[in-house]
Parts: sequence; structure tokens; C-alpha cells
Amino acid sequence: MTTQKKAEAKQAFLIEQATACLAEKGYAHVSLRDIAKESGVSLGILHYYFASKEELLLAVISSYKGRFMEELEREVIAAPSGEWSAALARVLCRSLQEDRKLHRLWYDLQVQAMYVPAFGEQVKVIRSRLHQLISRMLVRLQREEQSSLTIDEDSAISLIYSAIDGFLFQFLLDESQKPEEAIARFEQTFAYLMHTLFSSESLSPKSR
Amino acid sequence: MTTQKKAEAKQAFLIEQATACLAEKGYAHVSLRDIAKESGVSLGILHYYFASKEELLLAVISSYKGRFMEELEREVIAAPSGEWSAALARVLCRSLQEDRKLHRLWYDLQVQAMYVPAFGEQVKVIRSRLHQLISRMLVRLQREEQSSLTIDEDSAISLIYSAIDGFLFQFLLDESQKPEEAIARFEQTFAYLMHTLFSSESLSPKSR
DNA sequence: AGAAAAACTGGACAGTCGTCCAAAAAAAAA
DNA sequence: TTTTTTTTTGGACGACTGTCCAGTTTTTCT
Repeated sequence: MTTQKKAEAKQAFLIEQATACLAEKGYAHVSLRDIAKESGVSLGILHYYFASKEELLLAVISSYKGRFMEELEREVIAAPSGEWSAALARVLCRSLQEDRKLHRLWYDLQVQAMYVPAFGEQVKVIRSRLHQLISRMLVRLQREEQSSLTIDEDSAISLIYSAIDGFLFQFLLDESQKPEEAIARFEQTFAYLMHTLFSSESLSPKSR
Repeated sequence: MTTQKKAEAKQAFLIEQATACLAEKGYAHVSLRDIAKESGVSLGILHYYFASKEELLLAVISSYKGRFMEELEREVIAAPSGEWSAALARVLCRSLQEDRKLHRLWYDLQVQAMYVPAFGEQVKVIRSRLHQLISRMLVRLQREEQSSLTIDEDSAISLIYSAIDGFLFQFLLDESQKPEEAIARFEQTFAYLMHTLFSSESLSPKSR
């Protein structure tokens, strides 16, 4: 049984290295030889542990967001009542600084999923997990403030998700490369965004 | 002079064909041979009119959004006072249906711009044009409703832009492939998004 | 008409790609 | 130890890539 464990460990190692390589060069420009060289193994090894390039990349997609998503869920759910918005901002900020290239990869893979159907399903899994996180926050907010939505919950979740996601995407696109200023600006604007989304959107009794 | 005009015309034709090919296969999987075959010309012609693949792709980026952007600016600016939000939704809806693959390509190119610096500048040009459009709408809204922003204007523009952009991105990612239902849902949710952004965001005198 | 320039062709070129495999090396089992 | 089994290697294979060019055809000009 040690043999199987060892195989899985090596597989996990290769996935990790492939993720780093992919985050550095992007899907369009990465090759199996890059990954092999970066991992310090020969080319044939990759085909020994993964039947094809596509299988390796699928393994990357379904595993590389694990740590981040777990941290996100843990931090946000564990945050005190009115402060999970700030908690969310804090986690995002830290992660955007430390793992910027990983987040860039996330959008790269999402785009590729629009062309390669096999990627689409794996991406869908992660996105639905993020949707669930937002859903949980929404439910909690409604319970705490006894408010009701003016649109159906699915639309609200989809809206909040896309607003946050779009905001992160724009942040990554700005290669201002001034960490201090950009991050500060991100934190401020993000707080405002969350405030806007979760105050007017969830309880506004306005017309229309 | 006819010679130069003809050359430019053919160049434009090749760019158009390349755009279609790129929209179909995506940046990562398109080749010059694909483009040549689709255009009905030989491979050498591409190198005759464009020094390199990168130069051709740059020409694609800087030209393919032209028509859409002009239509957008025309429709939105020409819309009656309180209805430009609906006008925006209408244009986006129609374009999302007819030129879905072109919009998919737009996100593909934005992502590639994060890896290839040469693309970054061209993408930046288009994005700043879209920002200007939003800026114009914001200014108009402030004048009409005599409201003031609670955050600086740049942040507001960036926020609105990313919200819309993220929303479009999520729409493209949903390959529900049910045009009627998905589009209807998009139109409804988009209207709500615009309402939220432009009412609570621009004039709310709330604290914080 | 002939001469000069532009447009176009088909293929060669040097690489790189993903895939695959026979054989060597290492590890585990006997 | 010897015998299996697992792991690893280095390279070969054909297909594909962007680039480039010696000719050929077409157009334009004198």
C-alpha cells in the first residue's frame, strides 16, 4: 500500500509543479517539457502519471484552488456577524498580493473552458462552490437584518458573484505594479462595492 | 495610389478573416495556416502583409471591436435622458446574441494581455475607451439628478465598469445554450444591476 | 508593345509539440 | 540472494508551428 500512497504523493507533487508552471507562462504557452524541466523529472514521467496533457491540466484545475477556497470559506464563515464583508476583503487582498499569478491563471482557465468543453465542467464545479459561499452569506444577511430580496435569490447571487469577480479581473488587468497604492485602492473600492451591493440590493423597497 | 488603397483593403480583409478564425478557435489554438485557409489565400500572403503573427494579432485586437464600440457609443449617447440604461442593455443583449463568439474572444485577448506585454497596450486602449463611455454617462447622470458621488469619480467608473464586465463574463461562461431563457434572464438582471449601481451609488448620502 | 513593380504561390527550413516505447534503474517481494 | 514489479530514463516518431524565400503570375507604368 505504500506503493500507492507514494504514487499519489508524486502525482500531487507533479500537479503542484504544473500549476506553478502554468501560472507563470499561461495555458497558451506552457508545454509538457516546461513542466517536466521545472519539476526536475524527465518528460516520460508525466505521461507515466497522467495519460495525456489534458488529464494533467484537468487535475490542475480541480486541485489548485483548493487551498484558497478553503481559506475563503473558513475565514468568511467564521467572521463575526457584521464583519464578514471586511473579512472577505481581507482574504482577497492578501491572496491577490501573494498569489497574484494564481488568480491570473484562474481567469485564463475560465476562458479556456469556453473553448475546451472538458475544462468547462471542472470550472463549473469551482464556480458553483463560490456561488454557494455567496448564497450562505446572503441567507445570513437576510436573517440578521430581516430583509427580503426584490429579485429572486439566484439572480442576486449571480449578480453579486459577477460584480466581485469582475472587480478582481479588472484589478489583475491593471498592471500598475504599484503594490501599495493599488492594493489600498482595491481595499477601499472593494469595501464600497460590498456596501453598495449588500445594502441597496438586498432590502431596498424601491419601486421597479 | 490605387495600389496602396488595394493593399489596405486586402489587409483589412485579412484582419477580418483572422478575427473570425480567432473567435472560433481561440488564441491558444489558432494557427496562421488556419487563417490562411479560411481566407482562401496561401500561407505566404500573411507574411507578406504582416511581418509576424504577433503583428497580425495586434491588428486584430485594435480593429475588431471598432464596430461594436461605435454602435455602443452612438446608441447610448443618442438615447433619451432617462433611458440610456435601457439602451445600453438593448445593445448589449443584441450583440451578445449575434456576436457571442466575438465577445468571448474579447475576454480571451484580455487574458492573453496579462501574459504578453505587447497585447496589453492595445487592450488598454479599448478599455480606456469603455471607461470614457461610462464617464460620460456618469457626468450626465449627475447633471440630470444634481447628485454627487460619495467616492471619487475614478473609483466609481472603475467599479461600474467591472460590474458590467463581470456580468457579461459570467453570462458567456454560462453555456446554458438556451438563447431565449438566458437572454431574458440577462436582460432582467442587467436592468436591476444598472438600477442598483446608478441609484445607490451616485447619490446615497449614507454614512461611511 | 515591353519593362518594372507588386501580388502571389508552393514548398523548404528549423523548431517545438504531445505521444509513446524499449530498455535501464530502483524498489519490493520471493 | 534471485525474481518480480514499479519507477525512471532518454530518445524516436510524426504532426504541427512560425518564418522565410526563390520563382511565377498578375498588375501597373512607360
